[in-house]
Amino acid sequence: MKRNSRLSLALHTLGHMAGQPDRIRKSADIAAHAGTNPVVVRRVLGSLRQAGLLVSESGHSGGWRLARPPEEITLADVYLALDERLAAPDAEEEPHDCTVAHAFHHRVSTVMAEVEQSLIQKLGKTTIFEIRETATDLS
Amino acid sequence: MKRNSRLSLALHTLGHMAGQPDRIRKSADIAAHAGTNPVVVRRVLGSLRQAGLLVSESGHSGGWRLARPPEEITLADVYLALDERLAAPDAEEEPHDCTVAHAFHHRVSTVMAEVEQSLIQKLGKTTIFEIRETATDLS
DNA sequence: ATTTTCCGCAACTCCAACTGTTACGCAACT
DNA sequence: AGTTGCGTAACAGTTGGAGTTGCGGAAAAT
Repeated sequence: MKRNSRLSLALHTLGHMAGQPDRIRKSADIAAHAGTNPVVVRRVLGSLRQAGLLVSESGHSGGWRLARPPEEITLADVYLALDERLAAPDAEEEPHDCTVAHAFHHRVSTVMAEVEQSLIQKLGKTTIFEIRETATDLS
Repeated sequence: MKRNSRLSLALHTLGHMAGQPDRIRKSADIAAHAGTNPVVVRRVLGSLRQAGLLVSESGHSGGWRLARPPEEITLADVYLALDERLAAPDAEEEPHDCTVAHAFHHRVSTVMAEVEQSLIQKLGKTTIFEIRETATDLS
């Protein structure tokens, strides 16, 4: 894995779940299929659970499954569930910066915010169910 | 400095240069004003020179200055000069990935490419000269 | 009730990318 | 020749993420 690995892992897993929504999957199985570690899977899917996209259960026949039908989960939901943002949310404006730096920073932040809204809107138009239909696999 | 430091440093420097285009500035002075190191300044401004935005000269009265009038340098020029991209340019499609992963990856890459074009277009509408006018400093 | 199986979470290591720093070579002006 | 400043390579320090291990808790099977 390299970058955007969290998003890749999340989408990959949700894609398979969209194909068989009733099947309950274990972290270990998901990790094996994705070529990573069960703990990493729990971390990423934990964010999706926190956002209400997934449900996890402990115990003997526990595991992960979709919290709602795949037709109602968009790529934007996944993107927002993980906290990956294009622009840093301007944690602190350093007050000692000169006016020039402030002006540029403000302008760039504004543009980035607009672009991010555009991104979210675009991602919101596609559900994991639709994407899943694009793939012609049989697993 | 934190993240987006290259872009911040570049814009900050160009902003001041837009105010006094004829003044030649040394790496050391720029670094002192930005709170960083001269070598870092040379690295970042070196990218801008490679893109044709700046000119640098060696020797006793050497330094950095704009390669063309600030009215003709847009934020998009600076963004493109540094190689910061929103989406990785799909270096290699790992062929062992399953079809589901491919479908998602392709979809997300398409959306990201669209959004990046939108970003570049937005940035291209503002010049460093205009932004400079917004700032009301006097240095 | 005990065992098994799974998730939840914390702590640690490993690794890549970036910034900062030092050092040396080259170019240009005095 | 000496001074000044850029160009670049090499290295240290820092940061963030992925991977790993270990332990505790919950739920089903026995």
